[in-house]
Amino acid sequence: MELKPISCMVLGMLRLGATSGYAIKKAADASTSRIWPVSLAQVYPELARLERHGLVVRHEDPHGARARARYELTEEGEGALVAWLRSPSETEIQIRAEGMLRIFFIDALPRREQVVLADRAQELIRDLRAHMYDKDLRGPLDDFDEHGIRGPLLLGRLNEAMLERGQEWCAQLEALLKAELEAEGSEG
Amino acid sequence: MELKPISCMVLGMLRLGATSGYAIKKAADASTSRIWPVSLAQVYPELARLERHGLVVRHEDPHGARARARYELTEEGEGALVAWLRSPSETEIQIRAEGMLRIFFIDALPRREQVVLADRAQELIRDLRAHMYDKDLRGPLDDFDEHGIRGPLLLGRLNEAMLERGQEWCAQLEALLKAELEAEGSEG
DNA sequence: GTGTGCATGTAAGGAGTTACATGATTGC
DNA sequence: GCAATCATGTAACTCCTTACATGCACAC
Repeated sequence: MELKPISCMVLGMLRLGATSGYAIKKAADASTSRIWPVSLAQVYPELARLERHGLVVRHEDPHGARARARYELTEEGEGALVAWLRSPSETEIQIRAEGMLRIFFIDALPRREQVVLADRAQELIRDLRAHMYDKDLRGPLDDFDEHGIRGPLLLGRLNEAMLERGQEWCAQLEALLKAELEAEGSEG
Repeated sequence: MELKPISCMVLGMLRLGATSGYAIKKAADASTSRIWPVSLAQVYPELARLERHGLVVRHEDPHGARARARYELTEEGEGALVAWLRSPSETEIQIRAEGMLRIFFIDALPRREQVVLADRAQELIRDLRAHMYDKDLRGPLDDFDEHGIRGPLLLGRLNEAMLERGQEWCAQLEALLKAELEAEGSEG
């Protein structure tokens, strides 16, 4: 069977301890959502597909009167996950950042408003930084460290490093634009 | 009319000197494609839509026997572009990075292969860095500097700063994993 | 003379999101 | 009691990409 990114997300999250579709979605929201967002409407059909192909097994696991399904990785499932990690990544890094796109077209604005754009860009990065691997939302993935799991932490640090630099850069741009604005003001 | 991101891309690129749909696509590929990719199948219908709403005017501009359309921003078009830049950005930064996602699940691999993942991540970032505002492909936007246009340069520098840090970080991770691998090897 | 690039569009398909539909449990 | 959360799914829709269709111009 063909493994799509959503398949790998599901397999990976199951391996890290999420058991239900709902839990997978929650764990993803709290960790990888800014790198690879997933929706429940993807998770449930994907779990069914993975089960049909024998990569996961489903156990009915009701909680009181509320129905619940618990999923487990099979050996084939674990193998498929590892095979994916070994395979060369065919897709490049893609970014969709309308706020950053505005920087590209910043010259259409007068200096005074350019400063605002720089500030907004910084805010966007700060926001992204804050939600990358949200400590308050980790939930079922809380005890990574205790199990020798460090992937999530590593990805978090990588993002942190890059975004910190980006934020610094935006702050510098804002300062520069402000300085230019004042220079213009004292001239005119 | 509602301005979608593709609308703003088209308006912005027209303002920066691209005149035909094809030229807009080329300019976007050479500059903003990694931040906001566009396809010709978006550009042509969007140009028609913008014309219907009076934000651009179309002039037939054949080149020999080959039909060609030249588009110009109207005052309303320029105004719409500026209004977009002034408006708060509703969409957050979104990233799709399968290669980075693998870092998250890196623990499923033995140490030896974790090193490969770190190397691949670095390569992905290097690749992204190389194609962010490709100097050889700029084409119609070549003479930005001479016209007091610096947006493209600023965005390029922001990306450069962030990605440089990311690449450094990946190199460090790779070195760390290699060191751990050797330590394990000498133990066993 | 032929391949690459310029140039403009349309149609079909896929991936992913939002909305819909339903109901139990738990904490305040 | 009531809101938020847990929990599972389906249906409709949207955005975007790939493929299709067509043909001139220019450089080698």
